[in-house]
Formats: sequence, structure tokens, C-alpha cells
Amino acid sequence: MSAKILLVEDDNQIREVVSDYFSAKSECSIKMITASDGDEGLDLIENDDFDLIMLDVMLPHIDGFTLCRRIRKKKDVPVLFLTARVSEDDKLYGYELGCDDYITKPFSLAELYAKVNALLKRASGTVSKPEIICGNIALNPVTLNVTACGNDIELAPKEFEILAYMMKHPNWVVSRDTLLDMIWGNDFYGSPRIVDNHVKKLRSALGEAGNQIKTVISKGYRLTEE
Amino acid sequence: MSAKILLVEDDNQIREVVSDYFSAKSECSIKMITASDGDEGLDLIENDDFDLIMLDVMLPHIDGFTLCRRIRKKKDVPVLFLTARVSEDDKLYGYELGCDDYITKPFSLAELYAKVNALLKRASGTVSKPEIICGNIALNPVTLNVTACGNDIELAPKEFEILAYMMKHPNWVVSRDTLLDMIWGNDFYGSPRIVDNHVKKLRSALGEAGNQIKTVISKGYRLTEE
DNA sequence: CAATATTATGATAAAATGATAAAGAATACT
DNA sequence: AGTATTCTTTATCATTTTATCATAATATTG
Repeated sequence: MSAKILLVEDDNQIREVVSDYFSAKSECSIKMITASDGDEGLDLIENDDFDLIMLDVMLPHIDGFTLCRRIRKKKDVPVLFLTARVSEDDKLYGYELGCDDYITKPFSLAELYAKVNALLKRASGTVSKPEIICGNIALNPVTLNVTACGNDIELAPKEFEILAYMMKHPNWVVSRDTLLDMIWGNDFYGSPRIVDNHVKKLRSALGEAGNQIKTVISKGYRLTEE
Repeated sequence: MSAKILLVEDDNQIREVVSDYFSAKSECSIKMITASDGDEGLDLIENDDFDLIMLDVMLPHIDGFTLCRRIRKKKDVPVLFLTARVSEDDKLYGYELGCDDYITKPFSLAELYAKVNALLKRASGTVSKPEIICGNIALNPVTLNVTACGNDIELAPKEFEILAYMMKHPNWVVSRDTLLDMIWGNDFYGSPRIVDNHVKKLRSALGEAGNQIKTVISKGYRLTEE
């Protein structure tokens, strides 16, 4: 599942940092769109549907509270305030307007991310899953579930890690040495042939979808989308 | 293999100690360049290519995170954070920004040295570099994909290496001996005629675009843009 | 144009590489 | 301790890739 989030914030740096963090952290299951002032924000809201809106309270022409009221007239979308003001009044005001939560600057990105996910969950009844998908294979880094062609797959630890690494780098050719470095670590002194064996098992565990793992001779393996 | 490393660190002593240690330990295969603040660091990064950058998180005017983001916009080079802060947030943040690893102060020089070497090793194989394009041929050094006139091409290892070398030096006349040196290495004692054969196969694999490989009689081959 | 040097091509043998299976070692679980 | 699972090593077999060589084609030189 993917969510579209609008961030209205005049501070360039916060906009960028939050945007980057969310895109990266959610592994693209969250799509971030930003606006630097209220007017731009309203425009976007009118022409597009968002799953959540983050609003800075202190905006140039229009303040966050007013903006929130206008949003509420049009759409029932979760709103989260970013605020530097900490008085209870402000907090209450926000809540009455239908703001669903707020966070006080300076905030940690992890905290914000957690709040956003909680809101999304509350709003939709489902959690935004950071599922990674490549062709017929899906891997959930949270539940550690793997499905191939819709079937649940049980993988041994090493098999899972190999698949996870390749899923994060689809279409890359990953060498055996890279896999050894990333998964076994620097204190492994055996032969790279061991990768072959795990890949073999991984392929057979994936069944039909095992064909998505191609071998690139003398280079390594590649996970393709078909 | 020699690597150029930039260390951005405001503490004189750390700068010197790390720099000396790396130069000595690597027996000059690592060249250390240092900057004492972010601006100086950015300057150096813009005017030079580094194989790895070590960043202190706490810098005078600009902090390491911001600097890292700026670097990422320009170059895809491994970044390693030196940090005195140990909260998970910082660690995560660093990773999302494209920092490849971090080490917490106080650290042992040996540990740092090991991390750096691991990163360099990993990077030399898998850092995502932009596609190399020459005329109708495109080569992606990460996915190892080759396309000629838009079609995906399958190449045998030696063919790929020859093409890759020529793509990195478009319009150069590369002699058979050079190719033997660069691709076969010094432990090959056969005839340079073997290059002809691989070039032949490479040409036919490239189809139409094979014409971009011209033979320069008695000198070698040249890859042109048309 | 003939003579010579250089390169292209194709067939085939040799070598390198990867797939796979089997079996012992390590690890976790009961 | 005993069992089951996973990891690792090793050996064999199939496939791909590379090397060699003979011959044809092309270019260069006088």
C-alpha cells in the first residue's frame, strides 16, 4: 500500500529533510509532495487527493489553522500540525479544527514518522506496509514475510538475507563477494561457492518466481522483474 | 589500487592522527586530504573526486548531515560519519541520507581503518554510477546492462570488459597490448590475436552499433560515437 | 599490380564457471 | 541429550567461455 502525503512548510531545509527521510524510510511506499506556502498547498489539495497532510502552523500569507479549516470544508483527510508554539491554546485550537495530531519543533524524524504512520493506520484501518515488490516476489521487511506469486514462502535466514539484499537493489548485478561482505561479514573465510548453494535453495523455495534470479556468469546474480 | 579520501573534521588532533595513521598503514595506497570545516570540505569535493569521505557530524558552520545531503546531490561517493552522538535517530538519519556507515567517538584507528576498507571495497564494485553512453551504445556499470540502439545485449565476460574499457576511453586508440594488460592481466602469455576474436564477437553482438568499433591498422581499436 | 603485412572469420579444443547433490558440521529447539 | 534445521564443504557434471589455429579477406607498400 502506498500513501500520498502533502507537506506544507516554508522552511526549505525542513521540507527537504522530511521529504527525503520519508521517501527513503518508507522505501517509496510513501510519496511526498511539498508546498512552500498556504496558497500553493490549497491548490494542490483541490486538485489532488492526499492520505495525510502535514501543516506548518506558521506559514507566510495564511496561517496553518486557517488553512486547516479550509481543508476540512473540502476533504476529510488527517492533518498533522508542525508547530514551534507550545502553548496549550494552540494545541487545543488545532484539535478543534479537526487536526488529528501535532508535533512540536524541533522534532526527531523518527518520531514524526511514527506519528504519521499511526495516523495513516487510524485513518485507513490498515497499516502502511513498507512492502518491497519485485515482479512476482514481495518482501515485507517488518513482518519478514515473503510471498512468491502470491504464496507465502518460508526461507532460511541466509536465504532471506540474500533475497532482501537483492530486492533492495533490483536489476543490479551483485557479486558473490558483495553478498559475502554484506551478509556474512568480514569474518568469513570460506569459498564464495557457498553463495551458489544458498541461491540454489532460494530459487527452489521461490518456485516459479525463482526464475527472477538470473546468474550473470563470472559476475554474480541479478534479480529481475520477470 | 589507490584511493583518495577526504576527512572533514574540525578537531586538529583527530585530523592529524587519522591522516597519519591511514597514510602509514596503507603504505601510501591511500591519499588523505583534510578539511577543517564544511565550507572547505564542499570546495574540495566540488573540485576533486574522492573515493570516500569521512564526515564529522558536529562541524562548525554546517553540520555533517546537511553536508552529506549536499554531497549526495553532486556525487555518489561513500560517506562515513564520525559521530559523538549515539542516539538511534542520528544513526538512521545518516543512513537514509546515503551515509554508508558511521563510527562513534571515541573509536580505535584500527576499527576506522577496517570500516573504510570495507566501504571502499564495497563501493568499487557496486557504487551506482550513471550510465556510460557512447553513440548508440549504453553501458550501466551497476546493472552491467548493455544496450545497442536501444536493444538489450548479452555479452560474454571478456566482451563486456573490452567494451567497458573502450567506453571509458571513447575515441582513444587502444592497442591489443593495452587491452591484454587491462583485462587479461600480466599472467597471460598467448598471442594478441585473441583480442581480434573477442572484438569480432563483440561487434556482432552489438549488431548495427558494432560499426562504432573501428580498427586502426597496426595500432589497435577505437570506439567512436558513430 | 604484385607482394607483403595485417586483420577477420570460423571451427574446434581447452579451460573456466556454475548447478547440483550428497554428506558432515554447526546451530537451534524440544 | 536428541532431533531437526540450517550452514558449509566437497565432488561431479553440464554449460559457457576462452584460446588456438588455419584460412579468407582486406589493407599497405613499393
